Amino acid sequence: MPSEFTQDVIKIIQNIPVGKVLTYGKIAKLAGNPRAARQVSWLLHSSTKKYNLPWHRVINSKGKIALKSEDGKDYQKILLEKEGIKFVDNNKVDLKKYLWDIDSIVNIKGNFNL
DNA sequence: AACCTGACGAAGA
DNA sequence: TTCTTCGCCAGGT
Repeated sequence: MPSEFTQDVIKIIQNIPVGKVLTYGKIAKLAGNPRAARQVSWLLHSSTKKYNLPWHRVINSKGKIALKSEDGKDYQKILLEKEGIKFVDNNKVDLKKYLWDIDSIVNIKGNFNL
């Protein structure tokens, strides 16, 4: 039985719009624990299939892809480009432009049953 | 209960 | 700007 925090993280990720991204830290904060970014990463790598998550829309605070292997990075980059996201210097995205500004949405928790 | 893990992140150097 | 170091968290063993 996943903790409430984990359940919220899952829901938030599932609701990231096409063409938008969120960072590990932002997700953790939205789920109620600003310092649990590492747990978000753990979840992605262990439960992506189980919860059918759009894992490619989650990147790090620098706007870069967090996967380790080069193959993985290329794959994620392709998935994001297919959604219209442009890369700067061939390895990072403009967060000002593509970060899902969930904070500006009123009553977000109600809208997504968090 | 103890210990280990990771696709993190902020702060220093 | 890149590389360390260190703190954090929930699951898994």
